[in-house]
Amino acid sequence: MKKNQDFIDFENSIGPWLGKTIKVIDFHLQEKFKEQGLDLTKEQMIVLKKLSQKDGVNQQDLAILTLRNKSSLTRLVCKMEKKGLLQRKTCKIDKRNKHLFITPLGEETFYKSKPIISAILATMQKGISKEEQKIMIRLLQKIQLNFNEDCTSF
Amino acid sequence: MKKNQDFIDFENSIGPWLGKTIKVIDFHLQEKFKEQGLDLTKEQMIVLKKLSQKDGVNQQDLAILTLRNKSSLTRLVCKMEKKGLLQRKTCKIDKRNKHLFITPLGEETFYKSKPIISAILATMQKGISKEEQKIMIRLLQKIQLNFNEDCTSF
DNA sequence: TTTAATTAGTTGCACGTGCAACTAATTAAA
DNA sequence: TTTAATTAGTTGCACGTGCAACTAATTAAA
Repeated sequence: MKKNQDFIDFENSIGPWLGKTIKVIDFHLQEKFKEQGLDLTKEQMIVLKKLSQKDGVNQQDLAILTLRNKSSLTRLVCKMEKKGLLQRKTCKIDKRNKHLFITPLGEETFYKSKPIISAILATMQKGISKEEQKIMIRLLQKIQLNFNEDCTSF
Repeated sequence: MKKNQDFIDFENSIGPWLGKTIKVIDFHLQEKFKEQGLDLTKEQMIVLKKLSQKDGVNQQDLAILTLRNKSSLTRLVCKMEKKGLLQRKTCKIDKRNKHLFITPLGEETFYKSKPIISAILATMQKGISKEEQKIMIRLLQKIQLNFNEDCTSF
């Protein structure tokens, strides 16, 4: 017979540990950006990274790429445009689309952020073997797949 | 000789995968809460969980427990108090402290959220062995330790 | 070809976040 | 015991988030 509170022990399962870990990492990342005088958030950095890989992408596609609601993306790139990190251009062929282009300032900012990211990753990986890193990534991918299977809408 | 772009390959390192995974999980959790008609956020759920373990904790301690800035916590518990999920009581001995107590509605809400959390965790863990889960948790703990060592302020 | 459906992006709303500067209460130091 | 330092919590500001309802543009269907 099962007791009422007999659910999965979520204190010691992966979920909460993932949440806590990401908080610690994000906190550190923001702290380092500030220390180095970089006026940049993690989210803005990720957008710059995507643009440096795929310059000219439109907002809809970038929203999907960054697992983000398109309304969130609108506001994020608005702020980045005001800061001069990127430029938005309405597509002449299909005026619904807005293409995003990284500016020289955006490129410079992204360039400056790289060593900080590298340092964070190095700190993270201290004492964790290449093999363990691979296992971890494989398991994280597995978790994502589990949810995608569970919900076709994603 | 190293090239300019010769930093750690952060596309395929743990960091971004952690970020993406947590996004997928959070999205799913919020979706399930909504589906079940539970007017509750992940953050509020975690506060209820902590209170059900340590009822009467003050805001400062709860902020530390939940890895959260105390100003964020103030606002979070304010909203929860308005919703009737908890009650704040100023400590009579030390009037600076505010102790938080879960209400019957809070308990009921937390109780309703449990099977949803369990289901999410079950989905997550599908196809991942107990052994792999242990490895994952150990590695996540290691990452957190790495950052705590790196920065005594945390 | 007019009409309906789809698509990209925006806005209002409510929520969650950290920092810095603040108040009020308490404790330690002169 | 008055004065200074510390501590718990709050508020303004700027940022990031998703949902629902919207506009404008484009494409598909009648």
